[in-house]
Amino acid sequence: MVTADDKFGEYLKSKGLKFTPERRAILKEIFSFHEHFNVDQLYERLGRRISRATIYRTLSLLIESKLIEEIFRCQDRTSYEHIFGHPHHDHMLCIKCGKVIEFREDKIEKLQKAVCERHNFKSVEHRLVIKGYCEECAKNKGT
Amino acid sequence: MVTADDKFGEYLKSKGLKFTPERRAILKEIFSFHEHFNVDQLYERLGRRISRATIYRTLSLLIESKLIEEIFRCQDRTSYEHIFGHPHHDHMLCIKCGKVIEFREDKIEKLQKAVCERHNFKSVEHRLVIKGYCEECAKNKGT
DNA sequence: TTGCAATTGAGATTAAATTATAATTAGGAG
DNA sequence: CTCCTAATTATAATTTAATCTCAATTGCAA
Repeated sequence: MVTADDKFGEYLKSKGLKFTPERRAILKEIFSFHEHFNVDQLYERLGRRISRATIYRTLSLLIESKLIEEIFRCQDRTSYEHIFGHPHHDHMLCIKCGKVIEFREDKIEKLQKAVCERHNFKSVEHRLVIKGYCEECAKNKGT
Repeated sequence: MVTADDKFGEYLKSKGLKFTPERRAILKEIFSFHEHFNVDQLYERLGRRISRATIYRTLSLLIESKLIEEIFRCQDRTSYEHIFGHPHHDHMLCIKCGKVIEFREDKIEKLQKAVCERHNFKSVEHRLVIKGYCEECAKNKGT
């Protein structure tokens, strides 16, 4: 069974890059929880021991190697999530409490594919984000 | 027939704000062409006579009043388009030449609506962006 | 073990977007 | 039409995520 570690290691080797302790720690931390995260949260979770510069640089590599993906920007921050071992899905984002709801709708995927074919467009990635109010916040909207 | 001018004027009045020459000029410029635009392009189109600060502030008002919308960020810049008089549509973005292709797929819209209902999520806006290579750039990929 | 290119952290830098401020102005009241 | 005042403007300063610089350090292949 191929692990995220294996995949990243292989990617690094293929590019002549090193699997440093910092990169290992970042990768391990990201794959140790399931929520979405931004750079600041990751910096805190890592005990502020690894510089932001290194985190930014490592995230770029993780995106390159298809282990994680940017999902959206919220309040000027980029959010990421790991995609290794997770099938593609889309997101609903509550603009009040920040909650993220994931969903998968195969029919939408298929329709997107059809649209691309119709326009001879070679899709590399696609992202659907629905912003609004989650059930909880919609209820408490008046308060 | 209600024009964009009318709608913006009404919005401003309802908020006790003024319809200044700068705001008129920005609105007129935006609705005088059909492509997507970012702040810099707008600043240039306006002959650099209106400060960026004013442009940013006016764009916020135009978004508030539902005359324009942010569509995506590309190379650290936010792109906008006018939506008044245009039915909702989604976008394909060529990551090589920057071309934008608009498309509308009612079935996708309906499926999104169904997903929101299933999660009791009150949608305010949604955005689907497909990034990849346009027909032209896909052909010339090797060169 | 050695050598060197890759990597790191700290701090400087960049650039989009926002904000503070003082002068100016739109537009309603009279 | 004139007056008055809160809103608006431009300029310049500020904020802040992200990137870059560089000297010191280190992974790793030979």
